[in-house]
Amino acid sequence: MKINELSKKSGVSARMLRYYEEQGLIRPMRLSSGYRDYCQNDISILKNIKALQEAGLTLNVIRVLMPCIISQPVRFDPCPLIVATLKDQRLKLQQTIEDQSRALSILEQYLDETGQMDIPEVLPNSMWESGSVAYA
DNA sequence: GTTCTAACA
DNA sequence: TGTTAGAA
Repeated sequence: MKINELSKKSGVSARMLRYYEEQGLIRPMRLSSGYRDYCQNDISILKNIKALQEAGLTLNVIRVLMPCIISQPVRFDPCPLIVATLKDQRLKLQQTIEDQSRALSILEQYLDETGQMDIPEVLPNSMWESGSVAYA
């Protein structure tokens, strides 16, 4: 199937499908016309990529993991590389959760200190983009 | 009309 | 990531 068809079936934009190929995640054949020709397996690969991304894995990590993925309902071949990579990812996630948790606490403390003044909860993005908000 | 590559927003 | 230009 050609790129647009796969895009509709997978929900992945044609732009991203080309990008995935550039990153070595999928290797579609080429028609004599030069158009990419995707197979059924590519759909499975795409589903796997989506599943892995939901675990916060980046394309770079997914790329090295790809060869160790058994089949669609994402399953890993328990090789040392996989275990090490997943544990590393777990550590990074725990770290960002901690960082954001601290950031949230600080923000809430600032809000408490302002004592609920008559300011809007949220400012329109346009105010920030136009630079109309004064920093002091 | 569709897809390709490259490049810009 | 989306979008667009110019070519096939």
